[in-house]
Amino acid sequence: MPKELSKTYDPKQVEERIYQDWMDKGYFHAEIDPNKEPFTIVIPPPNVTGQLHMGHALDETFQDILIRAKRMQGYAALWIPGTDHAGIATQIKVEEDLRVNEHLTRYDLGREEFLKRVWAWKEKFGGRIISQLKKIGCSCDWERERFTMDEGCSKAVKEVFVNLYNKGLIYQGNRIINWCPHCITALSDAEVEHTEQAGHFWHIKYPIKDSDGYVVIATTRPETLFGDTAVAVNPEDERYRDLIGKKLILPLVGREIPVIADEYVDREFGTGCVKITPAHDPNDFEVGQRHNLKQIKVLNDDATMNAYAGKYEGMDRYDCRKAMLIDLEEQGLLVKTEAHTHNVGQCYRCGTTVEPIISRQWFVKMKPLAQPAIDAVKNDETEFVPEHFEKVYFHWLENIKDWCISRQLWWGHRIPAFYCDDCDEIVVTKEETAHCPKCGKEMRQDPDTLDTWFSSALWPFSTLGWPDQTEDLAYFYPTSTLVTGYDIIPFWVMRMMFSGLAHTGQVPFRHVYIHGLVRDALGRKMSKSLGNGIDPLEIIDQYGADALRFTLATGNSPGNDMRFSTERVEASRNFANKIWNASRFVLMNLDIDACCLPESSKLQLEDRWILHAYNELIREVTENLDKYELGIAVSKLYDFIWDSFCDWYIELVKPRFFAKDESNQTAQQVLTYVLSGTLKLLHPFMPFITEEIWQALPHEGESIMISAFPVYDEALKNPEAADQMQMLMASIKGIRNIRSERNVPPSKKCTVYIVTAQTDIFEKGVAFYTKLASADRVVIQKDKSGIPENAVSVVSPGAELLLPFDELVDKEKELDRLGKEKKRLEGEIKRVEGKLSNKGFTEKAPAAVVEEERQKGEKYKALLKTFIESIDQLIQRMRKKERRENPSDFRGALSCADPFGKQQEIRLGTPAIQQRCCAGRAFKGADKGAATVKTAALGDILNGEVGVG
RNA sequence: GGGCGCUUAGCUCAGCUGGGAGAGCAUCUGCCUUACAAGCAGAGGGUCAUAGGUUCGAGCCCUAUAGCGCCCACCA
Repeated sequence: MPKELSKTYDPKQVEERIYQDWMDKGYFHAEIDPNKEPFTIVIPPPNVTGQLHMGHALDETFQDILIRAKRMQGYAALWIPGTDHAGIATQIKVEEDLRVNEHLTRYDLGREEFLKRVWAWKEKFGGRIISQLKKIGCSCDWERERFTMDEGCSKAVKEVFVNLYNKGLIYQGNRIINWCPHCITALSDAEVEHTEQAGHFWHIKYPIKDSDGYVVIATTRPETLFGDTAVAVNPEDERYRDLIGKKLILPLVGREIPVIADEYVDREFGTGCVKITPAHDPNDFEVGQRHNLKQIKVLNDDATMNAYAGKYEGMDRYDCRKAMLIDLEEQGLLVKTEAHTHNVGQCYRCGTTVEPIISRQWFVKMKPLAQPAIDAVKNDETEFVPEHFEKVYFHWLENIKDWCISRQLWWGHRIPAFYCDDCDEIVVTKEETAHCPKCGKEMRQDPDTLDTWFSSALWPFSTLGWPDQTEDLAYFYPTSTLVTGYDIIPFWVMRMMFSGLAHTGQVPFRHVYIHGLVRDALGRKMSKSLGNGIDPLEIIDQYGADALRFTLATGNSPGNDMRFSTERVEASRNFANKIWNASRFVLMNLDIDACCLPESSKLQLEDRWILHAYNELIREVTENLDKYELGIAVSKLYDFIWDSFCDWYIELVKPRFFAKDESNQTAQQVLTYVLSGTLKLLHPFMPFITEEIWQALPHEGESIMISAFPVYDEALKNPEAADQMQMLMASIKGIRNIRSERNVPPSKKCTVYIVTAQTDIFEKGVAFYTKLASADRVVIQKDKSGIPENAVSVVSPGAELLLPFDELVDKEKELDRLGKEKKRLEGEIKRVEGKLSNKGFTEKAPAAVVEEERQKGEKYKALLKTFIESIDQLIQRMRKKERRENPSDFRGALSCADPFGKQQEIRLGTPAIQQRCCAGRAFKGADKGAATVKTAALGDILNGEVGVG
């Protein structure tokens, strides 16, 4: 690659080529290496339903950052990629596709044909997702790419199912489950989302048999009335005590149902009478069990009414509701309709309101599995980052109910259970087919499939070869870190935990790094229905993958949501460009071909400073990566590169480059060393641009991505150089500040006089003032002799800098400025002294903190002294000058300069001075504009804004 | 009804175990200074939601309050 780089960084010319090169060289592939420690991440497999969104990009970026850093740090870093078959989600998509394009349903095609279509879909979209991951720069081991329904994963699923079944931890049961009438399947509790909805409370009369009386029940789902098999009251409820045991006539149906007593009924709520529908409500189900009630299911699978609804049979549940309410009203049985907001469960995939329905399904018995998963986190075998998400995790596991795992879907792992139609036998086996142990007849496999999350739960070990005891499994498992969003802790994290513990005896991962969601610029969740989603691929296309990754990693702390806006990506793109140009500068001036440090005697102050700062950067980046504080790590890099390296170091060494002497060589070496090392530190975050530049710099090795991550080096530590540079930089900033305040253009050069006791330090910075502070001459001395009187003073740590640009100095303003600065300093000193004189502070605060305050105090006092001197001198000069101009007016004023301490009358020369001294409150008791003033002593001269003193 | 999180500059957000408030964007001023105008230099702008408390010292710890957001929950 040529040393001449283009003026702006163009990711399009770089990314694809570099990624291909990494692939060709096989850098992504991880091997078992007994000399290395393993570091493993399994990707949260994206669904094959569509394409990657910004949430994936965030998740994937974090994983790639961790993996790349660990790889460079010498670990056997393995990142296993893959995709998820996503049972419901994918089936819905394909059915939708079928409906829109071919006007067919899956039933028209039949199971086998339909599954062929889904596999074709999987090939298409699964492939697309993989190529998208590559665009982001993900360094996954593609040789190990997996799919949740591939052979190995399927084997693991069967193994687990059979094991748990044999242990009695998987069972089939008739229970109330969540039914989605649109997807026509059962759902687990986690797959139901609850939203508050405005509904109604219908109060309906249930006549008492052989009586004129009736009870009123209140319900939100009147259509379930057809399945009522009792009405329950609280046994303690005086109002209904006499009714217990009596019969009621079920309206519209005429069936008799008993009044029963059950603790479950809340006397205060509603009417105190509850209709019991054991087949359509989980509580009623339990009441029904206690009282041996019949379970009458009134809904079909698609939520239309069945024969139990009588004349309403075949109607949709909501149409039925309307119709029957009209009928009840006509019969005078509808007492009132009350507005009522309540939580309604909806299918997490299609949004349809789910029905609690009694159904025969497969369940995992959770309690025995949950406990080890709770213990493992309590014992820190697995740690959450940030820690507080452990609470969410515990809450789920501690309140867990049995997991409904069967789905009435076609797309998914077929349940490995077989039935004999003749003998009622059930066989659960890993085999493809089974024969009845009683009659020998070929058995019929359960038509249902498993919850998608059943296979996801095994992902950390099924991808490593389990149930076979492979070498990979032994080496790479347990995995190191799981990176995922907080929204899937209950779906996935928890289930992997108990599965890992149950089947491998080990936790599946050591750390769970939880991140938040990516929202749009307005803070809304990105969603298709809102149309506010931003396609990561479009962003990459426009700004580059590095800019996207940098944006996602920046300004983000673990567990918190982030807002995404293109303005932020632009800032990242600009940063990439900044690095590009800094490197371009380095390369343009480079005539060395190795990247090593010169011997330390050749290092100049700025070299030692930047090396010290770089060394600190290594420490900070490493520490923050270890803590998963990626946002902090990346901002440290940003600050170092933009501020320390570009704005200071490069500018500082420019004079040396132009000088073409030996120090030029040294500067090149340091520049190359620091840039090259910084690129390595940045590589996990911005892999492409760092590789491109690193290749152009003198380097050893094939690629930055397999180079060694920089390590903190005690030898580079140099706080002394850092302090000295701080002093020089502060003085440069001081000069710039003054010049800018006065609108002195950079083209207007001037001499800089530096008055300092530490001349040796400031000597080292002579060239800096020329380059960075528009000086044309620098004079360093210990006192102020020979410095033009009309100089502006800049007081800075360790020195006073004087800039004589006479005609530009407004002395009044100058006095004003110095006065303000002085006042501020005095405030500081007062604060520090207050603190130091407080015994509570000096006795209780740590010694280091007290010492720090003491030093600050000293520093401020030294600065104040300089200020007072320079203010004094300025005033002297002004008096002299005015005296020269108006000798007669100034006689009196002059006299105040000498015998301070005695009361005397002072005549205040010109009107200008009168204004200043009186109106400006220089003298106590002076009237505004007075020509003379009596003063007692120096102490009477106030430290006002004018600051005579 | 429980639980969790958030509230810091105009906007988006950092702020690690308590030791004098930061960045990016936006605004204003001056600069095309031979890496970069996607840039350089400088400036303004905050009672750290409110009220108490602990402490020598609180953006940070404790308590309460308010607003926003999220999660969980069978009140028919």
